[in-house]
Amino acid sequence: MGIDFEAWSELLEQKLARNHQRLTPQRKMIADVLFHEGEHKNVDEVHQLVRARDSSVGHATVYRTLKLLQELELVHANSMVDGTARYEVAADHDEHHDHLVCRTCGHIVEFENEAIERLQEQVAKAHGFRLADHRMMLYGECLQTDCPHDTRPNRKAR
Amino acid sequence: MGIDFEAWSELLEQKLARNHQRLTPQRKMIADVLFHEGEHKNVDEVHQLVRARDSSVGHATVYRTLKLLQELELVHANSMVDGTARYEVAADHDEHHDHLVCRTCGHIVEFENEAIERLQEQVAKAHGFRLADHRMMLYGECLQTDCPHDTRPNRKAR
DNA sequence: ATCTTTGCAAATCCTTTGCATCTCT
DNA sequence: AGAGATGCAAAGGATTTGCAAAGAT
Repeated sequence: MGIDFEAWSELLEQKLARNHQRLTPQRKMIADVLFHEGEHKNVDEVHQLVRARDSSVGHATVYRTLKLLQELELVHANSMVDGTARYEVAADHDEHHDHLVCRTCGHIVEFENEAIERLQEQVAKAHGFRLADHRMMLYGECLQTDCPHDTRPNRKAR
Repeated sequence: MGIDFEAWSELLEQKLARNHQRLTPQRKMIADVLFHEGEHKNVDEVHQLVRARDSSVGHATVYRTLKLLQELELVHANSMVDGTARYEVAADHDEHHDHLVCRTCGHIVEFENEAIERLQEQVAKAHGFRLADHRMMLYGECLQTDCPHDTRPNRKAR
């Protein structure tokens, strides 16, 4: 994507230091998991991956850390896939990418489209809004060779 | 919008009858509130409005009815504003309208934009998806005369 | 010493469910 | 009577919070 782990975790350390906060082992693990084990994971999934490394980490810590990372604008949350908050690493293209979700297998593709962005601006302006952000999800069926093998680790009827 | 209350509630009655279900006073009130007292209300807001007419209506009934209307495809839900499910009357333009939300006052504007829709189709196709649906929210500040007087009946820090 | 962070458990918020009661046919 | 609906209270799932213990500076 846009940023490498080194740069991103240094950013994290800096932002924490600025607020007299610490980059603890737990936080480091959570950040690492989020960055390396794949994005769009929810708290529970992150928690399980973290516990695989250190089973003593509590779920409140995962909640708190993910919320913290969000406040530091190092990750973004969205809850449009299955009702749980899912996180992704924030990068510079952040405000400008959207998601394509396969309803069968849960696979998520990110994309950017400048033409759509421009039209969004126009629409907002036409309605007297100053556009600050947006969220767009396209839902469908992906026609990948490995779909429809639903591999979502934590799906349930919704 | 697209449909008038007569047509819509007749549709409701028909769909219910088809499943041996009844258009009870509670359901009628809930449907009426949703249609006439403004859309994008969440369960709690609908419940309060209904209780203003009949204080004996329970919240489970509101939940059940809204879910029922959803299953009958007479309303659509989305939970992108504040985490609670918000409902709107389903009409024929349904799959083709999106929302502009003011972050200050919570005001929601609906809009349609065919050019964006076409681009969405293109994007999906380019990634090997068959597009079934989409959800798009634009967030900003509306510059209306009555903003920023936050009038959301049920807001809270999130 | 002081301030931050953690893990645990309890609390909260939104939503769903079980069940006895009530309503309509 | 029999099926569907309702209200209430209890149950659920996701997230947050209070607090005492642990860790860092």
